[in-house]
Amino acid sequence: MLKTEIEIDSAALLLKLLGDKTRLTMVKILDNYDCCVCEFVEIFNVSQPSISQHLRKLRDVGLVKEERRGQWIFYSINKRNDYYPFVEQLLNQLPDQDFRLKELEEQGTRITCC
Amino acid sequence: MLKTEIEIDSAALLLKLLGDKTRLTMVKILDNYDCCVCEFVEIFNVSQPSISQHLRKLRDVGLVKEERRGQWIFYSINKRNDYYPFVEQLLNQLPDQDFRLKELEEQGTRITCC
DNA sequence: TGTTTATATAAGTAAATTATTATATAGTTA
DNA sequence: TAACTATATAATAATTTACTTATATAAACA
Repeated sequence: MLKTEIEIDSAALLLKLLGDKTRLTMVKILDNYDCCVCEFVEIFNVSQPSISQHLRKLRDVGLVKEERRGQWIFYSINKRNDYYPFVEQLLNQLPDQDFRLKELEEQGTRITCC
Repeated sequence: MLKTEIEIDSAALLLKLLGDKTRLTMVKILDNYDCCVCEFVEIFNVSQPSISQHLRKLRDVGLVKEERRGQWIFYSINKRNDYYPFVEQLLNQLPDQDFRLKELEEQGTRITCC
C-alpha cells in the first residue's frame, strides 16, 4: 500500500514550487539523471544565477541534493525526502524530458561542461 | 490503463493554479461536494470578491463549472475536463477536507446560506 | 601560490499575484 | 415594479516572484 498522503498546506507549497515551468522540468529531468548547474543553464537558456536560485528553492524543501564532483556541482533528486512520494506520482504523469539532454549532447554542450 | 499524461507547460500552469492553499482546498472539497460561493466565504474567512476571483481562475481552465440553483450559484468539479485525471491523482493524496463543511453545519452557516 | 572556473549570493527591477473596497449585474421576492 | 440578495467585476495597493547584473566564494589546476 502506497502511502503518499500529505498535509494540504505542505501540498500547496510544493505545488507552488513545482508550478513553475523551469523548476518542474528540472525536477522531471533530475528524477532520471543527475545534472550540474551549467547543463541547466544551457537547457533553459537563462542566466546562471537564475538557475542557482531555482535549485536553491528545490533544495530548501529538501527535494534535491547537491554533491561536488570534481569541478562541478551535481544535483540529484532526494528520494528520501518526505514529499518525494507525492512528487513522484505527479512526475509520472509528465512526459519524459530526455530529449533536452539529448539536444545538449548533439550540441556537444553536455560534454564540454560535464 | 489510466491515461493521465499531460504536457509539461500545461502541468506547470495547473500546479501553479493549485499551488495556493485556498484554491487547493476548494478543489479538494469540490471533488466531493458542490458548494456555493457564500460557503467558501465562510470557510476561508476572506472577502466574497476574493473567493469569486479564485473560482474564476478555476473556471477559466475548465476545472470547475457553475450552475444556478435558486438564489445561489453552485460550483462543482468538471470531471470531463481534460486535466481532471491529472488533478484527481493529486487530490487523492490529500487529506479529506470534510471537516470544513461539518464546521459550517455546526455553526448553522451552511443552512442559513444554502 | 596565483589564476581560472563553476557556482552562490546580493541588490535591484519589472511583472504577476492576491488581497481589499467600491460598484455593477442579475435573479428573487415582496 | 421596487427592493433585496448573491455573485461578478473594476480599480487599486501590498506582496511575492523571477529575472537581471555585479560580486563573492571556493575548489581545481598551471
